[in-house]
Parts: sequence; C-alpha cells; structure tokens
Amino acid sequence: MKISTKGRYALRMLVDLASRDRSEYVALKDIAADQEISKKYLEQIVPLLTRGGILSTNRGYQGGYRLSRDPSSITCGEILRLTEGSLAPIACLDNGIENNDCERKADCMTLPVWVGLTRLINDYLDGITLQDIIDQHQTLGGDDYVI
Amino acid sequence: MKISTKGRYALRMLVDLASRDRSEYVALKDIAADQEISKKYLEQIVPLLTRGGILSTNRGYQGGYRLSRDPSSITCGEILRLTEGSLAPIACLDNGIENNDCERKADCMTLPVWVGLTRLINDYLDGITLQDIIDQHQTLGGDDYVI
DNA sequence: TCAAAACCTACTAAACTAGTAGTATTATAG
DNA sequence: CTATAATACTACTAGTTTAGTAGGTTTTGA
Repeated sequence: MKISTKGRYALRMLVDLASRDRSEYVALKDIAADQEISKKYLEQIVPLLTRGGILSTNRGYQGGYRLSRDPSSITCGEILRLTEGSLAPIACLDNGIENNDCERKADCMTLPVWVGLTRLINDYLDGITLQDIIDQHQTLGGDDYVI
Repeated sequence: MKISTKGRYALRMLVDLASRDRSEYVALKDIAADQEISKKYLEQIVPLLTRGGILSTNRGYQGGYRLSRDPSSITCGEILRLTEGSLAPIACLDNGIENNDCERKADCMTLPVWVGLTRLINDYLDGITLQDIIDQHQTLGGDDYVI
C-alpha cells in the first residue's frame, strides 16, 4: 500500500515549480538538483505530466518546464492518478468504481470496504491543490494538514 | 498503491469465519474452498493473524481456526496492519506518524499531504469491524458503505 | 497406529521498482 | 552554420516484491 517514487517525485517537482516564478521555463537539471532526484529518472516521469496537461515544455537552449495552469487548479489527486495510474487500493476498481469487471463482484462481501476506501483517498487528494501545499508550508511551517 | 492479496485474502477469510458458528473450529481446507483461495497460500497468511491475537487454532484431527474475539471488536485496520505490515502510503511513516526518521523531514513540503492521508486511511479502516461488513451485506445486499 | 489437520521452511516464476545508458531531436547563441 | 544546452525517446538492468508451489514435521483424535 505504497505510493511509488514516481508519484512522490512528481508531486515534489510540481510543488517546486509552483514555488518559483511561473512565467519562466525551468530546466530539469535545476529541479533535479534542487530536489536531489535523478534527472534521468525525472525525464521519464515528466512526459506523464505534460501529456496530462499539467506541464508546458520548451525544448532546446534555455528550454525547460513550467506549470501550464495555476497551482490552485492542480490537485494532488490529478498528479498522482497520472503518475501512479490509479489510486484504487484494489485492481478491481482501477477503471473506476462504476466499471468493476471482477467476476466475484456480486458475492464479494468485502467490496464495499474497498469502494469506500477508494472514494476516501480520491476525495482527499482531489481536495488538496499545489497552492494549498505552499500556503500550508508558509503558515504552519511544515505541520499537519487540518482537513 | 495496492493492498496485496495477503491483506485481501485475510479479510475475506475472517469475514467468512465471522459468518459461521463462532464456537467451532473450521479447517483451512473448507475456508480455502469456500473463498477459492489456495490453501497452501492461506497457510502462510494465517500465522500473522494467530500471532496477532485474531485467530485461535486447534491442531490435529478435526482441528482448524476460529475467531478469538467477537467480530464486532475486530477491525479491518487491525487485520490489514497485521498482514500488510503498515497502511502508510509512504515508507517514512511506516513506524507511525510520530516516528518519522526521514532526513528530509524538516524540508519536505509534501509530508503533510502524506500524514493526512495516513490518518485518513487508518481511521477509516479502524472504523469498520467484521460485524459491520456482515450487517452491511445483509441490509444493503452488497451496496456501498455510507460512512 | 492411522489419518487429518496445523506448522514450518525453502524455493520460484513473474511482475514491478527505481533507476542507468545511449541516442535523437530541437532551439538558440555566437 | 556550428557548438551547445536542453528535451524526447527507447532499451536495458539489478534488486525487490508478489503470489504462490512444494515438501516435510508435528499434533491430535478416532
């Protein structure tokens, strides 16, 4: 029951970008150094975010990445679903709660537990934007979210 | 971000046991057949639950397992922590929110997101007992939990 | 003493994780 | 027009985890 480095690194990278001047493109080299993450590995994660419409890119000299939308409109849920594939705790619910093709579905007494957990996780993470993370950090100095 | 078969099978097995006559010992063979799970694999999962104080066992002829406590006192959280090891979505929080030894802890802007998620998941699963699952199944016939 | 059960340990194929490596493409500065 | 600095793409890989299988040991009741 773990979020992989893909999702965690993506989130850290995007919070990093959201903390900077949003108008300029930042090279992956700089983000990687800043966050102490392998640049080569980030190179693999970044396309998930550009295709997902979160990052805009510029190639070539002085190229790089910047957020394509306002930090207050980008949620953790969106980021993690793009990088993790799905936030469902069981594979049956990977295509959404309504699209469960499991053959045991009708008999499965434990299914409601997982449906509820899936909703909870998605709702929670959809309720936190990049802007929230930055605001939280500034006001509480790294303490917990109060949701 | 998945619960493994260990946790899911354990939960199914325990719900199965909770639905039966609690006074008699049930052979693993029967539970395995009932739930269509490899008996040999269940054999590996079961010690986690006996050591955790959830199951009582009887060896030898006509031996088997039964719940060692009332289904209304056994929560999904307890079962899944025993089988999955931890329900924290990141390794930093595996030993509890208060025992985070990550060296990036102080600077980590995303940590509060994970702390909140950890609390949410644990609280939700600690709030559902085996008895709840059975009651739910009988009244709603397999629909969602309303929490 | 036989059979049926739990108990224990080792092994394994397949998938996943967390990267590394190398090359191709694009864009700007000079 | 070329060197350089950046992204883009594809392939590979060591290590770990998952989801079991296999086989033997111990316990207990008939």
